[in-house]
Amino acid sequence: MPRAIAARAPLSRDVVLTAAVALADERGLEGVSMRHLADALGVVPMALYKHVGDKEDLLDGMVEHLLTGLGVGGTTGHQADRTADHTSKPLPWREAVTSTIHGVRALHRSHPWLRRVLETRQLRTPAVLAHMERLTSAFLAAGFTPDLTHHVMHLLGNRIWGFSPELFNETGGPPTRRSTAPTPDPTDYPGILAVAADSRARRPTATSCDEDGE
Amino acid sequence: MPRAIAARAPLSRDVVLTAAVALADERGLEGVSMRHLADALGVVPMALYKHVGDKEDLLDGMVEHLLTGLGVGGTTGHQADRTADHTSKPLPWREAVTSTIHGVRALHRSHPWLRRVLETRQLRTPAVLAHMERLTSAFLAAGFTPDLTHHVMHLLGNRIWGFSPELFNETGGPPTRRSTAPTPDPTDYPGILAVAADSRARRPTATSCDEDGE
DNA sequence: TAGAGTAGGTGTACGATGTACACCACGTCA
DNA sequence: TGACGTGGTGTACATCGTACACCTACTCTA
Repeated sequence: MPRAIAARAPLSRDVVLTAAVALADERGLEGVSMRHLADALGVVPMALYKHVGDKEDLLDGMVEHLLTGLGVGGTTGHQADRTADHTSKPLPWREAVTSTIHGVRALHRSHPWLRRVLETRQLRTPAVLAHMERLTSAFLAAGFTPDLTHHVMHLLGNRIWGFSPELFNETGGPPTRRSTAPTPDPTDYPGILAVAADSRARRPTATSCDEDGE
Repeated sequence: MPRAIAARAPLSRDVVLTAAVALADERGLEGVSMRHLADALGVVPMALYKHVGDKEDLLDGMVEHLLTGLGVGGTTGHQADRTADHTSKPLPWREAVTSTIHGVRALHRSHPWLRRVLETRQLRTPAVLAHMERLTSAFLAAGFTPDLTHHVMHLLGNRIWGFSPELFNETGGPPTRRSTAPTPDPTDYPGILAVAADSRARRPTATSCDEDGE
């Protein structure tokens, strides 16, 4: 029986990613090897490479997958307030920020491995940038200066991701890694750009913010 | 020639750790495999296991190594102020804190890989605890309540390590990993204990601090 | 001075991992 | 009818961490 007639789901990047997330959820991050993932999908390991580039890309994809879900569905269901200032709430930006933040927190709760993955990533995928953009623009809209926003993002780093990666780092370098995922368009993230530009402008000195203003 | 008379340095945990740090510095963290490290030391891979337990222990050791150096030498040279309040400086604790913090920052600058290692570690080795103790006790000495100190530690997480690990997490469980490193004594870290106890006492609810007080 | 014990280094071997490469089955379109 | 692209297969390899058995020197004691 050569492979049996094989009525198996067609397999796609999304299917792979979903399976990977599920696998990570139940067996932990170490359980996610190409081989394990492969035979969780009833497939030979190399088949995955038609959909994910390499393992790094797989990990990127998993984060992307989760974050994307957050963006559209969200925990509480409402997008960050591009829906504008139609209401009389005194602090709409505050609400937007906390809602977004609670979203990631929820993710961390249901996917404990997420943290470790985020930590090891040079996150610049669309969903990641969208997440940052959501927050950044909320601050800017609230009238914060780019510089202040930058600082706030750092201070809140902890809350933003559940920990604090080095946001806005300059090493955007050439994409050495091959990836089957789509590449992001800079113009989609005006808030981030504004802050980044501002920060780049005033930085002959320090590596990051330098003093602490507790 | 059976091994040549072999006039090689005797090899010890410290030697191994130093070599590992050096190797990480010049070839990056991925360059640090037992095999590479071994022949950087002119030795067969298995020889290392007489000094480090396993690779996790090696990594732990590297952090320990660096942090220990920080404790005694420090960047600016002065220990956190157990030297008490003999001076009239208005904010001795503040100085102690920033000095300690600048210490780690310097470490990160010269050992970029340190961050990634710290992130993956359940750090409970003596030097790590000493570092936290130094800060915690500085805050407590300044009159902060344990609870407030806990919050401050979280908020400063970013600055404390260069990023924010989950401090004080409860999962201290049994030492499943074998290690040749010495085990820490709880009574050496009164400040940490105070904060931890206080926090444990008031926590039927959340997983961590829950609200943000920007 | 003989003998035991131990610390430190060697050698071989195994299972797991990521992935390169060549191949094949199919559907679609010229 | 044939070319071709898409998706899955199979084999193979280098690298990794490390278990296990061994050997060699040294030191300590009888």
